[in-house]
Amino acid sequence: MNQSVWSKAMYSSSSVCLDGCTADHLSSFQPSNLDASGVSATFHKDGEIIKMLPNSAYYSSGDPASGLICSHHLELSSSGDNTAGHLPTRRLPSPAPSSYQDWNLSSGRQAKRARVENIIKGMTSSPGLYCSGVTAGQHEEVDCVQEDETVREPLDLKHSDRSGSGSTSQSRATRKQPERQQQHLRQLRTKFSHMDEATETTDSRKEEKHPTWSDSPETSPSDALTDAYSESRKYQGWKKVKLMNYFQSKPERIKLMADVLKYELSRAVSRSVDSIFKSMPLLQTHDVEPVQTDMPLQTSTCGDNKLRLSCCDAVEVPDVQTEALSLVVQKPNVDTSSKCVLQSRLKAHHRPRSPNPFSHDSALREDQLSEKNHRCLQDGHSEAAPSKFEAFDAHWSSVKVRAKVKSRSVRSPHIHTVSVDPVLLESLCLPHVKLESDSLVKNNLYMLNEGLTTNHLKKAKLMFFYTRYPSSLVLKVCFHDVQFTRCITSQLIKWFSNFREFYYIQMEKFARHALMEGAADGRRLAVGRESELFRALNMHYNKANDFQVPERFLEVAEITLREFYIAISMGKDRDPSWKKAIYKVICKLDSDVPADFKSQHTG
DNA sequence: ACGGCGCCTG
DNA sequence: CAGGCGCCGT
Repeated sequence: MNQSVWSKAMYSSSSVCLDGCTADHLSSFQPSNLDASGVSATFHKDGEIIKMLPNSAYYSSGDPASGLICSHHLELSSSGDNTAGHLPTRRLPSPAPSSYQDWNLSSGRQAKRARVENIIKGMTSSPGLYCSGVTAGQHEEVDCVQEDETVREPLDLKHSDRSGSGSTSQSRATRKQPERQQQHLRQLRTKFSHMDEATETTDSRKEEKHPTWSDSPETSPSDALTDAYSESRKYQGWKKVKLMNYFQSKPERIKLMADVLKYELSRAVSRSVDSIFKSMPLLQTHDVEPVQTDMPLQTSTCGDNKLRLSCCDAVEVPDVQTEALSLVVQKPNVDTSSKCVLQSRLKAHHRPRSPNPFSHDSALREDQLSEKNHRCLQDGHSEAAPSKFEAFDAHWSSVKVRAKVKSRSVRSPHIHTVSVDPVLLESLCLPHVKLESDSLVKNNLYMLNEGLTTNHLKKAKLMFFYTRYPSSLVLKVCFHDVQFTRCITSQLIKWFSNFREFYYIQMEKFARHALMEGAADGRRLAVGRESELFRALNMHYNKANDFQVPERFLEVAEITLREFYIAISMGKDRDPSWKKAIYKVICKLDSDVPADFKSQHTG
């Protein structure tokens, strides 16, 4: 049993799932060995202190079949310090097998989910609930009972024994009751054999269906969900262990109970999270029919100030944010009134073709138009004899290989996704921000836009024609229909960073091409609407070609191109930071964003 | 420490 | 397009 039998450990901020650990390893787990933020944990294994970090996989290459005993869910309380610093610490390697990659793909969402779970746990339990934890050697019966009652109570009302009033405190006081323990174990068994899997979400399945060894039997998803508890045990190789032996000794039984209880807590928290996610039907349908579902929220927006539940009203957000509040722009009153008008028009919804390029209608047309335009552009230009630039373009592409990636992209409003209150997301982005339970409910009422959509992206691209370096204020003004959080702000800033990146790459590419062509004349450096450079930029920022690019952008593009041309021709590109001087020039050429961008709704 | 930016990578 | 990282200014 000394052989390392780690299969894998997934660790989020809220839980540690150790598959294939031996009981000895896990019994050495010290709940107190958690740092205050709950982002890492240490425990004792084979004489070493294993430090576990979030978003990492831990496992050894040992034989998966050997020594597999159980799977532990070690729920981490949020208090305690890492007190084991004096022992050698080893961070286990993470060779990232395929299963890990699969998990990692959704790690972002799981991390968010884990933080939600943390919040809920913070509401439903208090730190230090686990008292002596699962330290088997020190485990006493009383501890287990105590933990049992304390943990179950707030989370599982359905199955709790609530026959008598005040039984809760009473049961805590009543410590040594073996019969009670047995009864409880029976209840747990019954419970796990009747788990209602219908409420399970895909995510929670992923979380609870532990990554397994390759020799695990192939099981269909539905099969795997018939009994999550026993099934997961099967996955860990419980069949190979004499199950009955496990119940022979009392310490083992106690450990199993602790196991079961922690698992139950994990499930309960997971369900709580699910219920929160599911308790927002408006948010879920909001994506599909933005205009329609806005209406119930909007009905009294203009008439009654006290009932401002509009999802476009950023002014009436009192105290829903803690840290990011300073980022919320105070909108002028004019905005509110104009929004009422806009919303009224939206309610009427009788605009056959909206002039607003960010409207839902135009978004729907975008695909067709872009496809048509793309074909048109290709027909008009590319079908002719390949220009010299295209040859250069191919060369440039070979020089600057920038792999096209599958776009993770922003959530499309047409995709039915589980939506979260942006304020909640804010808290997810700021794990140290704890939301009170009542404010959590309040946040739902003041929910604005759930996040940035593809239409927001489209709008941002069009804004780029005016401003390459938008200030945070401009972003907030132009995207006032989203609840501004740090995450949203960062995302918008990142978008423009990406836009600039593409912009400058194109500039450098065309400047080098012009230089190679030996075109020192200014005419060739001119950027007109028919120029290759402009068409490349237009295809990127205005794919649907339904937006009239301002003339100023052409001027700025021309200046940029010349700056690049001059710099390259002067050999400044030998300096690694030669572009910075150009950036400094270009950033001063930003224009004001038209009022339409500030007043119109993106969605 | 934090935010913003640019570069690199996937 | 997003994440990570390093740099820089505040």
